[in-house]
Amino acid sequence: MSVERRYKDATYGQFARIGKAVAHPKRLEILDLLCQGPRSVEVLAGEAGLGIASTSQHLKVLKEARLLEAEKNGLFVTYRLADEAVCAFFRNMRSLAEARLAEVEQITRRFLDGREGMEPVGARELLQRVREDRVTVLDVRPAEEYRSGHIVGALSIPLRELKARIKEVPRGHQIVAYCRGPYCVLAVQAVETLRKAGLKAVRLREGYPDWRAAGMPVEVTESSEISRGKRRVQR
Amino acid sequence: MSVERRYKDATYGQFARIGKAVAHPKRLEILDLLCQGPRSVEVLAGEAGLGIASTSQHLKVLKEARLLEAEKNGLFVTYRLADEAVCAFFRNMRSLAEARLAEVEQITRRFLDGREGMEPVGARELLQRVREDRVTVLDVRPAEEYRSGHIVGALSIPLRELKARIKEVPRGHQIVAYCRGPYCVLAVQAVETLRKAGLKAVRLREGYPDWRAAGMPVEVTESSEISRGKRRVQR
DNA sequence: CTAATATTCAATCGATTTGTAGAATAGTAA
DNA sequence: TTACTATTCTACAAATCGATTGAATATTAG
Repeated sequence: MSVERRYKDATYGQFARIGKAVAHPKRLEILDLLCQGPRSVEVLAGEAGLGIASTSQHLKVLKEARLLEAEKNGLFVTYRLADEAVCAFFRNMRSLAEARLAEVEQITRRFLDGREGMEPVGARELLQRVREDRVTVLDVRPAEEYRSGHIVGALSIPLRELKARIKEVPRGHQIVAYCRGPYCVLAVQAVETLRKAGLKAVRLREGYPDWRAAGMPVEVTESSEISRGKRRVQR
Repeated sequence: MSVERRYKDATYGQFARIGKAVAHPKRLEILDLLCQGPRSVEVLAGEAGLGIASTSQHLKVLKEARLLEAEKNGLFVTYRLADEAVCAFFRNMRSLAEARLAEVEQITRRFLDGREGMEPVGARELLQRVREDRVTVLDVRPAEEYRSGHIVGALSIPLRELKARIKEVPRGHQIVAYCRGPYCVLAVQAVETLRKAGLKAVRLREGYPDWRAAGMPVEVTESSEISRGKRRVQR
């Protein structure tokens, strides 16, 4: 085996470390969750519907591929994406799957079957309405994810609190709910809940990472209180 | 298991089809080769150092993930990338590996050890020199790849013919040799050969797909004769 | 110091992936 | 029609992957 062949095998072997890391559905779900912000093992396990040990193993694989970093805080280990490029890569991979695998749309259509009027609005359209101050933007992800970053001016009411806090939703404008991305179900469920309460609501197709990657205005809330108060606007 | 959980599992399962397809080093090498243009099984096997049966199996996996398309021509089956987005995805994955895995650079440094002055020039620098008509651009990939697309104005002499055809290389300007990409060894070897023949030569860091993706001028030669004749310039 | 909690590790088992060898299939030349 | 060529398929063995279970480790509260 020549030096050149050995070099190529070694190089592609390195590239394959990335491929192997993203070859399991649960690791992809974990990456999607971490695109929203850092989380602990326990929370990731709960969100992904996995056992703690299994989640820990998947996190280990992603960490060994240098896609994640871990930080210990007392009992808890917080995992975060090692680089924004990891989220960009995940989104690229998702786009490729959307474009190439007809099953992706079929699965989504089957899921939305029976849920009337779930046609989403696009990010550009939402941005226009936001600028005209004609919508209420509602972030229905868990509060931690809102804190890590959200659409500028968005109100935060996590889905699991929406029924209880429905009175907090302004009634003057149409509500646009958003969550983690095109395949997240939180916004779908939020729209159903809002409509049941008599509010005019639709959902945003994109999630927060897509909005941010498109260079649209975002903000980060550092306070533990969820509010509309603007602390720092990011580009 | 809820409807939502089932929907998520199904969706990430689809995304993972892409991940699984790119989880093996040889499939990545095959993708890299196909970024240069369509090839037959036999040629891909030869280039990747694989058996025919093994190559066929890997191609089958990539085809099942809808990343490749196949076309039969008599005895030969020609495989091609299903979409330019597949090449973009491969390049994105390679960039992520470069950024995140220190081993990538280490392996390259080790390979280049002992080969003096292999510092490559960048695409922008080359474009500047091309515009000033101060270089000879030499494509040292196999002729089929040159035909599928090459840097505008590039001369084609496949590496394996370079020694025999060294007289054809113009001596007036510095020569910049290029091949498939940053981890391809053809340009490295070409520069060594050219320098041995007394010519001033360096290599381009990027490969043809990178050059094209950056929107730099390319052309396609449809004739079976390798020449500088411009047939159709692509954007 | 002990108990509780969060997380990781190791062993096990079943499932999946991969390379090889030989057979099978499809197309073409003689 | 037969022989040759390119490619795919199948069976098999070996390697790898993934979920589970229970043990081990680290940290903190009491």
